[in-house]
Amino acid sequence: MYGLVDCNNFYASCERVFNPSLNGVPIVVLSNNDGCVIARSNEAKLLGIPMGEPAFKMKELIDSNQVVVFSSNYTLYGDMSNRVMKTLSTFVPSMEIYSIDEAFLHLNGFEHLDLDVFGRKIVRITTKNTGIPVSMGIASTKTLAKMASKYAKKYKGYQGVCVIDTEEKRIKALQKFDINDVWGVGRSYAKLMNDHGIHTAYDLTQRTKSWVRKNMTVVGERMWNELQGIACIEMDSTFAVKKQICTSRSFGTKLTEFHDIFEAVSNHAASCATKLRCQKSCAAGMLVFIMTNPFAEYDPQYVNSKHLFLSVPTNNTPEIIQYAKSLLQDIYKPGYAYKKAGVIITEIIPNSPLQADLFDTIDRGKQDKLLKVIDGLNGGLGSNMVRIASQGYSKKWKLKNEKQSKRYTTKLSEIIEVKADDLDV
DNA sequence: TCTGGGGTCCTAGGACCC
DNA sequence: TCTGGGGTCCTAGGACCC
Repeated sequence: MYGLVDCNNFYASCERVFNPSLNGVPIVVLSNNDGCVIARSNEAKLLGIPMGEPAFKMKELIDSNQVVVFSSNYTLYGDMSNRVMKTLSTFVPSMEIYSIDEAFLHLNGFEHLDLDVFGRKIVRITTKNTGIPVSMGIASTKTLAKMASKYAKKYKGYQGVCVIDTEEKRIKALQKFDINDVWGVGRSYAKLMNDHGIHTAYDLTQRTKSWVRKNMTVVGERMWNELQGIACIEMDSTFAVKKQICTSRSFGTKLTEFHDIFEAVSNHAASCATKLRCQKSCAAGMLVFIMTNPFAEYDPQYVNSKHLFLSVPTNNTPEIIQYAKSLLQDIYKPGYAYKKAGVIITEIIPNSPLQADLFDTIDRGKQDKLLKVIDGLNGGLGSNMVRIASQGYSKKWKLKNEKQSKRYTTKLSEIIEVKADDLDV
């Protein structure tokens, strides 16, 4: 059996933990740059504020209902996530952290327990220990567990836990479940389902396996099996090394000058390099992209990217910034109002053993020592305390986050970052 | 006129997730 | 005025191998 534990309205709940006066008050959390609504408290959902909606379109609704608005605070959410996961890990020998606010628990070996009771204990203690309300779905496959967790959230009577452990319950759950809410059904499959008169999860299970295979490939076939109670999606508790690493941001304002955009790209490249070192990897290929604002219909549009294979794979910050600079130089064209830039590491390999270059001019041993010291300093004092000059301090590219809450869980670095700004002067 | 069989690897594009 | 960011997996088709 699989259990899926899912935090309720996670980002909104994180904000509430440190500001209990917000209980019962509608809250929304905005994406980077204060762009779109990415989390809503139940009260905000009831007001009809949709997920993913641009904030400016919701302004009237937000103002007239005194909705409290937050810019996203990922440092805080990441930290709260760690607390939740740590608590969950005390209940089972094996779990898989599926996203910032969800984890699958492996329940094999717990058959002797009343899973309903066990689930409620997990929900109760996790909420008590962290302040974050959670729900749990339990079933014989991951897809059914996801479904169960939605029921647990939707109906108060479940007390936070829904268990699908009999054929009767499975069929009933499938029949009442909108096909659009099934794990793995996105926009395009939703249309396909609609076109074929499939409205519930049950309807899909009534199609033949070959129909599903033909119209939805092997992905759909797995989904079909999972809904029937045949597990196809295994637990994966191993730490997964990323196959692709990307850092990109929209700018707070439009930028036209090369050096302003390069400052942003430098920071994105540095962040990619740090992420590479964190997972003990090197970049063997990378890509830089820039784009104008696609929503500004009447502005001239320009989107471009360029890819590069590295002769010696590296995770060295200055080196990666240099490559990024030359790529940016190749694609930058003056005269456009740029809105977004990003760096993507496309080919990732382990940092050891590494194929060296006979004619390499860089003393990599020495560089590695330097980077270790920099990572150590930044880890203790706050990220980017020590930085490459081209990363700059102009902050012209910095995004809007006018309504960010405090860094309640990571105060030390906050204090030191203030000092860093003083030093900058 | 007639032109094999069995593979691997890579990429772009499309689908999905949170 | 204002529209996020970071990932994974699958498939078809092309290039190549023997």
